[in-house]
Amino acid sequence: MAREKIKIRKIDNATARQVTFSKRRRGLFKKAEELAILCDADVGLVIFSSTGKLFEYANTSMKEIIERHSNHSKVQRKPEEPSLELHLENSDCARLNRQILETNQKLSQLRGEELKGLTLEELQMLEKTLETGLSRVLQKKGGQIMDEINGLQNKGMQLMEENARLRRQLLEISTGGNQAATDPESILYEEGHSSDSITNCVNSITPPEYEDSSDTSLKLGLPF
Amino acid sequence: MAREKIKIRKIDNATARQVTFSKRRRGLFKKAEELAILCDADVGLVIFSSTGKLFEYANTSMKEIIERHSNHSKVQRKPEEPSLELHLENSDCARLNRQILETNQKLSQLRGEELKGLTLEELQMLEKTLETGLSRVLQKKGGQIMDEINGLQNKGMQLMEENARLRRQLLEISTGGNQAATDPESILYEEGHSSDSITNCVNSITPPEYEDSSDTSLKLGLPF
DNA sequence: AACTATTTATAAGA
DNA sequence: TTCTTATAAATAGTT
Repeated sequence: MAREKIKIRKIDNATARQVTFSKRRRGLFKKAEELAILCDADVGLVIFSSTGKLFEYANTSMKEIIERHSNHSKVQRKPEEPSLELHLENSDCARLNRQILETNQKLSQLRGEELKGLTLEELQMLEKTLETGLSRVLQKKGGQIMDEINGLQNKGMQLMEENARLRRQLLEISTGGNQAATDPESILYEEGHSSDSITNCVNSITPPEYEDSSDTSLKLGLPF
Repeated sequence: MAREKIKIRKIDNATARQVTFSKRRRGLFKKAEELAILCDADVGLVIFSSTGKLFEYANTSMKEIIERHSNHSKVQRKPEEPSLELHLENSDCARLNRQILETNQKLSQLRGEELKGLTLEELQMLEKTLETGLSRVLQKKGGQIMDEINGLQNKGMQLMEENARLRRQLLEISTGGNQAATDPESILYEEGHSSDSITNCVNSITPPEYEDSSDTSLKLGLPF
């Protein structure tokens, strides 16, 4: 009801879903209260978020509403006692167990298992879900790889700069101080002037401040 | 919220109150359902009109909502007794709850949601799982489509045979008995001799013994 | 029930 | 999370 019309189906994005939940929950509570006041009705509203958190509204008391509701239900059904069996079936644990079975089945099906009883339409939906998921995962992975590459490039740039600075220092020392090329190591440094020497430098000499991220960088060698 | 703004207080006029009750009750139910669907929440709504009539909505079942609510209330009312808290943490329900959260996270990730904290390797595994699942689903779907096609072909063959048999019978009758082509229907049958007439036969005349599978066969027309 | 002028709720963006 | 704002939706009063 705003900016853009939306279809009433589960919101994919978890953050957006949470935001919408907050907003609409408030709206629903407000409407419930208005109905109760305007029309002199008794209203009880219970909401469990997808994370299991409880929200409730009742113009009188929830206990009263529920009791009154129970009475109504009993009247409409049978004056017997189906409460024992039903209690077992609807207890928290039973509900959770059912939910787990259900969810695990969904997981299995997404993994391509237990597809026996499915209709073509259900398989079609499964396929779409998998394609969507795969595309999102690939997109995310692509982003991360770009981050890694950018990070490595930055690292390379910094090392090149450091390298150049060090070479300038050495040059100053060797020209301004003792004779140049008396120390074998300094010769090696001076000769390592071509561009590909920087690659060697990255692999062999890594400053401590970059070490923490180097292990993830190495993973770029994996087959993507 | 229309024509004129109203103050939220009991509507004096009984008729107007009844009308508003009907309108707003529907609105409230609609909003409740939208919240449940959009945000994957469990919602229970109970309304008693001022005349005592009961109206209710629950996306699952009212019984389940109420039981869950009762359990929640119990939990929140007694933050005493450390044994209780420990019991809750280690209880079956808590374990099941953890399991559900875990499994739901896996489900979300397979759907391509909540990928923020994942490493490249985890994304890699996710991708492989999705590809495997997708390939299995596609294979299964392919198999089912082949089954449908084979079934239709068999059906067509049987109908063709039946068709041929009937035509032979008609021929025998028309040649052995009365004059041929006196009955308009027999002419029609005789003329319907070309191969594509069989297609029409499949679509229009379906023997009872094939009726149970005909609805699934029709789904082959869907976009795959 | 249907019709609308208005109010209200809210989706998306900041 | 909260605020803003353009737009969708709900609805009060009327017919």
